[in-house]
Amino acid sequence: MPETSTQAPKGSTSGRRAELLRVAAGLFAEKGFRNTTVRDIADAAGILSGSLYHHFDSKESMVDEILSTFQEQLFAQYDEILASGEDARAKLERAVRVSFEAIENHHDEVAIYQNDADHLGTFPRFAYLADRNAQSRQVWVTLIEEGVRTGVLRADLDVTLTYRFIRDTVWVAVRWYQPGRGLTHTDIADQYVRILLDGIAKPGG
Amino acid sequence: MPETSTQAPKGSTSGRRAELLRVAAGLFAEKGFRNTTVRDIADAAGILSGSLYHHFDSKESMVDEILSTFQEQLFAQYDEILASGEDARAKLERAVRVSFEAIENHHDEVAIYQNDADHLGTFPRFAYLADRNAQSRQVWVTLIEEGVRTGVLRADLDVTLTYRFIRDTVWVAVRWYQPGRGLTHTDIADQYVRILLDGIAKPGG
DNA sequence: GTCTATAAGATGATAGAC
DNA sequence: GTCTATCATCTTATAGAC
Repeated sequence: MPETSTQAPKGSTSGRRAELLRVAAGLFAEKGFRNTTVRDIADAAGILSGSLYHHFDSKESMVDEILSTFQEQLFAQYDEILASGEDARAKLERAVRVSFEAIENHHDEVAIYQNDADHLGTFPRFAYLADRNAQSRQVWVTLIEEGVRTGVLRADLDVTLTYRFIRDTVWVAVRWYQPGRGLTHTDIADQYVRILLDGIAKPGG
Repeated sequence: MPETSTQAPKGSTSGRRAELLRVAAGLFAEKGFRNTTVRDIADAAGILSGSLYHHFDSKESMVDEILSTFQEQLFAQYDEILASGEDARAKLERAVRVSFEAIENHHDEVAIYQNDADHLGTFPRFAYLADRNAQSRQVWVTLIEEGVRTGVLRADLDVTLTYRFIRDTVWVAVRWYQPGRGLTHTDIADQYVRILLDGIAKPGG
């Protein structure tokens, strides 16, 4: 069925719309949202800036659609891990791996979230970003507390600090990880999990 | 001795100039360099935007002076650690602590470096940022390799990945750490060093 | 050291032709 | 679906008065 309305609905797979969003995501990730102009996006897409407004209301609408779509997918995966019957250590490992997978498969979206979510979150339209942030914190804190309770994690951990340590350690990798170059995201996740759980010191060294 | 030239020299302690740089640093750290306008800075300082150009050539000159001054101080500390006679583990610990101290005492400068160095580094004027980055990498890699060689660190570590892990883990804290609120920077450094060296898993857990 | 006034260019967005 | 043309606003920076 062909699109009839001027602006395709949010979930649409309209090829052109999706392509424009990919182009915009690449630029937002590279230069930041505010430092990317609608002219940059139009240039990269091979059209003029005014033509973008046939597809989208505004620059904000573009980043909104990019981020909200990504977050839905990511949190569906977290929910699945929380609901699984594995032990806390296995769930923590899976949550770390899911995050590195996101860096592999949704690099631009993760980069945009890391760089611009704080600023965007101050506008009512992007209030869901703060909600998702709180939800993410809940996921990690729940897993860490469960790990301490069941004795797989050290009892003297500061839960909040450990949460921040894991969150930052995992997501900040988007700054240097380039899909297809060097180590795979699975290799990196393996080593990160190892350092996180066992540290870098030689036991008894 | 009073200032005679229109624009005070770089190292000057001229009160007004230093105050304007502090104001600018606060805004750059909060909103990013490109998203801070000279009007923002002038407003925060209680003057009009044109008046800023009596003190500084350009917005770039301001961030240049802020970053280069900070980097000189930071790397003097790294050099001192490298030159000390301690063992690798102690030197690594001290390097981590020096970094958290920088977050405590030079919060804005660290935040600006974390957020804007990549972008600024693409201009010839800021080539020194890339040099300093390479120098920093050298410091950490040297310490990690020494640690592996002397048997205080695990022999199976990927040195480059471990370097990135430590670098990111330490500096990203500037995103959430607020001097004077909650844990002190020393407390945080203690726990970070502990997690980094020994991990979060309960031994034999 | 700050102000008034303004230049020169970039920016997000719109209206209507093709 | 894209282009032409354009607006209103914001941005960095300058020149000269006070």
